[in-house]
Amino acid sequence: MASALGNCVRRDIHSDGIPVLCLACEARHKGICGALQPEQLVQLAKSTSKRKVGPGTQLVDEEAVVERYANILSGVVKLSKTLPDGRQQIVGLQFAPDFLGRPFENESRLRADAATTVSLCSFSRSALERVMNESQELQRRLLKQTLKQLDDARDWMLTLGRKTASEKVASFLLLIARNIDPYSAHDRKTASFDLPLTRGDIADFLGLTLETVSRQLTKFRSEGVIQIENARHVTVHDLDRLVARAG
Amino acid sequence: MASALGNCVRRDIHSDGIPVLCLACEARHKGICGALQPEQLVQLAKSTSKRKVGPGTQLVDEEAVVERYANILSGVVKLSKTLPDGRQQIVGLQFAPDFLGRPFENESRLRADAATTVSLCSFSRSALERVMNESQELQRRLLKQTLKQLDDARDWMLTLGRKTASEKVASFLLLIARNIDPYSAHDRKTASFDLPLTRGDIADFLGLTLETVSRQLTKFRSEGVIQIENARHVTVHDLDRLVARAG
DNA sequence: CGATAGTTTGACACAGCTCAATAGGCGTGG
DNA sequence: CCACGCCTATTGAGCTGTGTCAAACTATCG
Repeated sequence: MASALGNCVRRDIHSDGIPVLCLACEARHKGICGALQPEQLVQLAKSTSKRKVGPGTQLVDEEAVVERYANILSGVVKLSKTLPDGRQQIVGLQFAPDFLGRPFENESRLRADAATTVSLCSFSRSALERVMNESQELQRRLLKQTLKQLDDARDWMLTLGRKTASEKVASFLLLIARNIDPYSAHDRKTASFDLPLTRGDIADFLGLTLETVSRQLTKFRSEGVIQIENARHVTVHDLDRLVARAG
Repeated sequence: MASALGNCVRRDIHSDGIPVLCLACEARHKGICGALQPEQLVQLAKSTSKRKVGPGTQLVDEEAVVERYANILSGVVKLSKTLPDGRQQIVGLQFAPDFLGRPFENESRLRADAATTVSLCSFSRSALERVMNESQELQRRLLKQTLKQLDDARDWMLTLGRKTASEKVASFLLLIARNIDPYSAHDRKTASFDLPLTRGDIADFLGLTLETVSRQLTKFRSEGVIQIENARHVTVHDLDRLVARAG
């Protein structure tokens, strides 16, 4: 869907020569593209293509050579690592309008999968690198996002290393509520959202088993902290109660 | 010791106007200062001071306002986070010539402590920011180091979430061997080093208890994988065997 | 309506935690 | 030089939270 091609760029449009592809794009505001001048957007858009993939689609293989980077326009992407014997750990979730890729390395050390339906705007590594050399502001944004991800990763290390199963699940629900639910931003007390991950995925994110995750969720439900419909839709009545349980 | 002042800068020295303070400094080669031109070094050196602190010294408090950044010249610094009830997790170890600080934020969300004797070269936040605006190359190095730290953090998430106690301890020994032992770089089979952390610290790094760490170490010793002297000095006879045990 | 994938629930086992006692290393002061 | 105290590390015994294995349940979809 919306398989726009890089070369469908109209310079004669009102908005100061911004490629049509980019006009309605969220990444142009909060994402890294916000750092770019119209001409640089045009430059980048030459190698750009959008695509939409279904849940479960593998986007990047662990240890694969990566030639294209992308912005996430919607959906949730999971980043994971695997031990030789198959044990898996999700090391990060990415939401729109995050940038997906590892500058300065051509091999990925992570696997990336679509957790939900995901739309992406991808562009070639070389195009990004070219623009990066010209734009101090782009580098700055990349640095900021990377620092943010490092903060998140370290927060999660505390969760993985020191929290109980119950606290882990509460922390996870909070993370999702804060990143997905459009309402919880306004009304700070309640939140309602679809879980983007299966129980198995949640377990891999929390360093638990799927059974333990399920038990903790039903415990929260029976205690009235959350409500669950169809196993996937969660309503949190009192976010503060969840915060208290997250440690 | 070596409490050199920022203003002891001699521009008439041979080496192209590089501050004396920086002449023998490792950070000028492998650290972020390597990105700077002599004039920029001079600029930064104006607010620079070196100091040496003992093991256990707190360098940065969690949630404190930070006005100075630093390069680590020698020693090991631990970065940690704490839960309200006191549970602690070490979220990273930093070695020379790492940069210590969080650009774009004036509050630290991490606590930093000297694990060993540490020497630091510190400079004001504002001075670094000024130089950063002028040096694309400095930003690039900062981005590179941050990406590296993010990779490390994610590797460790796999360790925390999915490895057994035994694998965790083996992973830790490998991490230290690779970062501290000067010899293991040449001779890939053996390594010998002082542990920079107490058993309690190691436990906080691995998400275990100090007793479990101790038991795993004695297990490795009795199996002949390592040798321990004075509880602190470790010799690894066959690094490959350790790698195998790290998962 | 059967098949498939995801989820819940139960019973039991065990890795790692807790609590407690002992041992070693090292500096200080008699 | 030994004795003492302090800190860190080791070792032991028992407990418990979470993992394992297995079965049943639910939702979705051709």
